[in-house]
Parts: sequence; structure tokens; C-alpha cells
Amino acid sequence: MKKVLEYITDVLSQAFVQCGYEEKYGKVGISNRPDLCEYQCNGAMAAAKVYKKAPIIIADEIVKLLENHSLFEEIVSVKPGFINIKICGEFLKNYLQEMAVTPKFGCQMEKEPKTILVDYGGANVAKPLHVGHLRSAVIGESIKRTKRFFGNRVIGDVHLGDWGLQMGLIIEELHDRQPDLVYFDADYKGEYPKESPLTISEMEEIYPIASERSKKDAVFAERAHKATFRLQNGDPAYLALWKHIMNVSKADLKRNYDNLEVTFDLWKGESDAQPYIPDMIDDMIERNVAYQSQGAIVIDVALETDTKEIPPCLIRKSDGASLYATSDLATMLEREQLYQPDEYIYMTDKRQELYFTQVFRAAKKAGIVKSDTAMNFIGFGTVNGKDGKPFKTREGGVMRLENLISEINKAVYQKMEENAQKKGTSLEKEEVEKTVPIVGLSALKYGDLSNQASKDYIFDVDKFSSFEGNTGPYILYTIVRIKSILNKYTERGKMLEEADHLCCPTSGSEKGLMLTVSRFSDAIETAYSELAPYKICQYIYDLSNDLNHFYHETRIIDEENEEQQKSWIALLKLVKQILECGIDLLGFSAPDKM
RNA sequence: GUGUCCGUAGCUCAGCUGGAUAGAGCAACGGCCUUCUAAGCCGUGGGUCGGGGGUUCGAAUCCCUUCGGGCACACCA
Repeated sequence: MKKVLEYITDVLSQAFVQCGYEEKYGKVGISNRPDLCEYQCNGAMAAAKVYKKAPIIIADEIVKLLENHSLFEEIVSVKPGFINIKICGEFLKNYLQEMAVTPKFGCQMEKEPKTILVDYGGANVAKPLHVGHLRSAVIGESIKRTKRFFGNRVIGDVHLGDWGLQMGLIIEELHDRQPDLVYFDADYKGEYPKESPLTISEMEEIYPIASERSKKDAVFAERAHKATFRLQNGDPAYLALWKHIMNVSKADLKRNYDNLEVTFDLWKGESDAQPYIPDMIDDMIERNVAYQSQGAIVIDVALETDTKEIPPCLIRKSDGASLYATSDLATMLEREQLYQPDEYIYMTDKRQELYFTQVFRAAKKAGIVKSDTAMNFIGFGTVNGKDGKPFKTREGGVMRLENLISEINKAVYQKMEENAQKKGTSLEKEEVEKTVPIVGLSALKYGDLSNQASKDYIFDVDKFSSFEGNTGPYILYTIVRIKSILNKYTERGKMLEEADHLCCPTSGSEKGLMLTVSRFSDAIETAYSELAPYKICQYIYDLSNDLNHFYHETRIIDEENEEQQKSWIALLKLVKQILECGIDLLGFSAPDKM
């Protein structure tokens, strides 16, 4: 669907041409003075320079030509040379009606859909999820949904950190605690047990202890390194143990991600890339892409155009071990074989930006990915506490994601209870069990997504559980209000389907709401092209504000004029659909009541 | 040191392809529930847009400079 701004810009551009000016001066934008107008064109002032005329004279010419144009309710020239525009209600009404029956409310789908691989940059196996993992999961989920919305094929890979030293640490710690396990019996020749010797909570308890121990105990650290080495070289006993750890850990991670309504198409990890590594490195050396430097194998990735020195990308340490980059490159090799992505998106902490420019360049230089494959890195900022330092619990430890969620849910529950008390009703248990996690999730996700991904942000639990103003629950509350009206409407024996016709706006708040509705595709398309979920937040927050403003001024259920009431119901239906679409792109949904 | 991002209201942040009085939310203060959910709505107060130069009819926005902070800079991930 053509956008409202395009309709107006076309008309203005034509007028500029008719008056003998260049077309480009007809560009129209949203007004920054809503008290004066809805749209504005500043082209007359820009044109004034070139054509050596007073801007107001040019603006007057344009306005004179368009005074009676059917698209405008009002078009006037002001002071230095602004052209202020109010759009005709009739046009707006028709535009919204078309939106309501157009797929995706008129958003422009991708003409050539792409295959996009999203790499969530690895939660680590055997370690609990903490707030740091929140961003990649939440932002990634939203970007995945947005990319799909526009018609692309998206493959999300959780990409676990499952092949590193933490495995050796756990294995050796377990060795000390339960030396009698068959995995540690060198002479054992039989099948290894099907049951895991460790539960998830034992694992989560063991890991930090083992990790600490390795820092103080050099002998233990050496053992862990050796165990890791044995595992990576395919020792059957350790591999069997590793599989147990993987299964238990994956099941737990999956449960946690499910709670966040975050899903992955692939549950691959670093271990999956290992088989590709030896051939890949040999091949790179053979083709002179990689070479030996100071005992290590590296790929030069510096370009003449660089403003700073980009160090070479290391793919093998001088002791022969592979690194993160090796695994990432090998993973691309596998992905190219299996999926041939047109675009890659990597989501990690922004501190890894330099690293990823190195890897991306290495991948292209080595011909692992095609030269025209889009390689995107989304680096997000760190989650900080109120003190501006990386987020910690009150006790100073790492905040587990699970605890965070339950803390927010507790606050949601309290709020619901308060509200019930005020109304003198009591909470229905089933209702609460359904609603609390939905509202809590909206608070958590919206709180994260409404910030620009690349910036650090202050994570304030109190703020997240206050639910006032620009928050997820506010958006949900708005939707719930609409649902409530629609319910009342049908309870009175009226059919929602019959409310499919809009009238021209009769108030400022109604027109304001309609104008914001009409901006939907601009907002979503911007979020899509800039990979910026916070733009979606901004838009649905605006829309919610306009709805609530309209809501407080307009009695809908009591309206006696049937046509008018139907029109409002139709408008509410559309706003509800759009808000629901928006929050779906953000990765959460609305309850029926709250 | 080099590169990079940032500095806007007491706090958390928008706004940055230059435009009219710099906007939200929180916090503070004052109104609005016998009427569609007050997790809401309306209003008040609060800013030398880090400092200084420059370009321009016009700068929070572009350029230069300076101060203050974050982060990264080959065998970690």
C-alpha cells in the first residue's frame, strides 16, 4: 500500500514542478508541531536559496495551487516558509478501511525473500542463564519475527557453547566427587549407562566451584585442560559423559527459553563444527589464505581503507588448539552446505564487534561465504544495575534469569491483587495463573526492547515491576481495554463483523488516533530495515497513548447513533489488531483480562 | 597510545538525512473513579542539549577543537 506521506509528497512535488521548481522540494514529513498541523513541507525554504526568492513567496505559490485539493482539509503557508498541512478526514477514513482489509495492514513485503541465519551467540552448556543472555534471546527473537513478517525464511540457531573448558572442569570435579563412576575406570569396556550421573542443579552447583578451584589450584586446572583435550579427541568415556551433560543441560535451557517464548530452529553448538576444522585449515593453507605467524595460523584481514589497524584473524594457536574463530568459520562452512543463507545475523555483546569484523572478513577472503552475502553483527550493550555497573543481585552474585522472572511475576501478582481489592472482587486462581506470566513477560521483554540494542541500559527491577508509563503492561492494558469494550458490544447482541465501516473522525483525539494508525507501515518497515525493535516499541506506545486519549473522551458503548458506534468499533478492532501485531513482533502477547 | 561509542530535565531515555516554543516515562505537585478496567486520563513545575569555535537565513542535529566517561585493540570466548 502506498503510504499517506507518499500521497501527500506526490501532490506537493507536482505542485513544485508546476511552479517551476525541482520535484525534490515537495518532500513532506510528519509535523513536529502537532498543535499547528499534521504534516509539514519545508521545501520552500530549501528552494529559496537556489531560486533566490523569499521562501514565503514560494510557499504561497504552492499553497495557492493546492488550496482546494481534495486530499487536504487545510494547507497554509506560515512565517519563514513552512507549508502546514492537515489531511482530509474522508481520505484518512478510506485509507484505514483499506488497511483493515489488506494483508499485513499494507506493509511492503520483501520482493526477493532471503534465507537469513540468526546466530544467538551461545548460551553455555552447564551454566544457568543469567540476565546477560536475556538480550540476545529477546532481541534475536524479535528480529527473527520481524524478518519473517516481511516474508523471509529465517533460521535461528541457539549456537551453544558446548565444547570448551567448562566441560573438562565439570568432568574432573565429578571425578573427585564420584571416583567410582565407570567413566573414570580406564579398563571399563562395556556400554555406558543411559542415565545421567548429574542432575541440572548438581551441574549448576559444580561448575562455579570447579571454575573457582581451577583459578587457585594449578594442578586441577591442568587436569581440566587434559580432560577437555581427551574429550575433544573423542575419548569414549568422556564423550558419553559429555552427552549426558548436554542432554540434561539442553532440556533445562529449552525450558528456560520456552518461558521466554523464545524458540530456535537449530540447537547446534560449537561441537558440531569440529569435524570441519582440520580440512578447512589445510585448505586455507594450501590456497595461501592462511599462513604461519609466530607459531600460530592466521588470516590477514586488514584493508587499506581501515582507519585503524585490524589484527589478523587467528585460527590456530601455536599449541595446535583451535579457537573461537576457528569454530565460527567452520560453522559457516556447515551452514553454507546445509542452508546457503543470503544473510547472516550474529547477536552478541558489542565488545565482540572487532572480533566479528575479523571473522566476517576471513570468511569472505577464504571463500567460505559468497562475497555478496550480507554479514550483520548486532552488538548489544551490557545490562547494568542502578549503579551503572554490570548487573548483580543485591548480594552481589549473578542474577539468574529464572529469579528475575519470578521477581517480576511477583510484582504483577501483587498489582492484580490490589486491583481486585479496590473493586471488591477476588482473584480467580485460573485467571491469575494464566495472566501473571503473560504480563510479566511483557514487562521484561518490552523493558529490554524499548532501548536501542547497541546501548548499555540500566536494568532496574523496581522500574520493571512498576508497570506505569512506557512499559509492556501499559501496552497490554490498552489492548485489554479494547477487548473489554468489544466484549460489552457483543454482549449486547451486536455483531463485530458488521462493524466494518468507518466514519470520518469527529474529534481531535479520534483523528489523532487514525493518523497514528495510518503510520503503521512506516514504523514497522523502519524497524525492519534498521533491525531496530525499539522503533516498534515507540510506535505502539504512541498508538496506545492515542487510543487511551480517545478512550477517555469517547463513550462508545453508550453511543446511540448506530452508524457512529459501528465506526468506532471498527476503529477499535483495527487498533487492537495492529497493537497485537506489534507486540507479536516484539515477542509477547496480551491476556484477555488483567 | 590507536580506534570506537557516548555526554540532552533530579533519574532513565527519545529526538541527530539541519527548520517553527528541545520531547516522553519515572520522581515532585494539583485535579479526575455511582458512567466501556485509575496498570488509566488531564494539568503544573523542572533543560546554558558537557565546554569553546565554525558553516548556515536557521544547529541538540553538520565540521573543528577541548573536557569527561564506556568499550575494544593476535594465541580468551
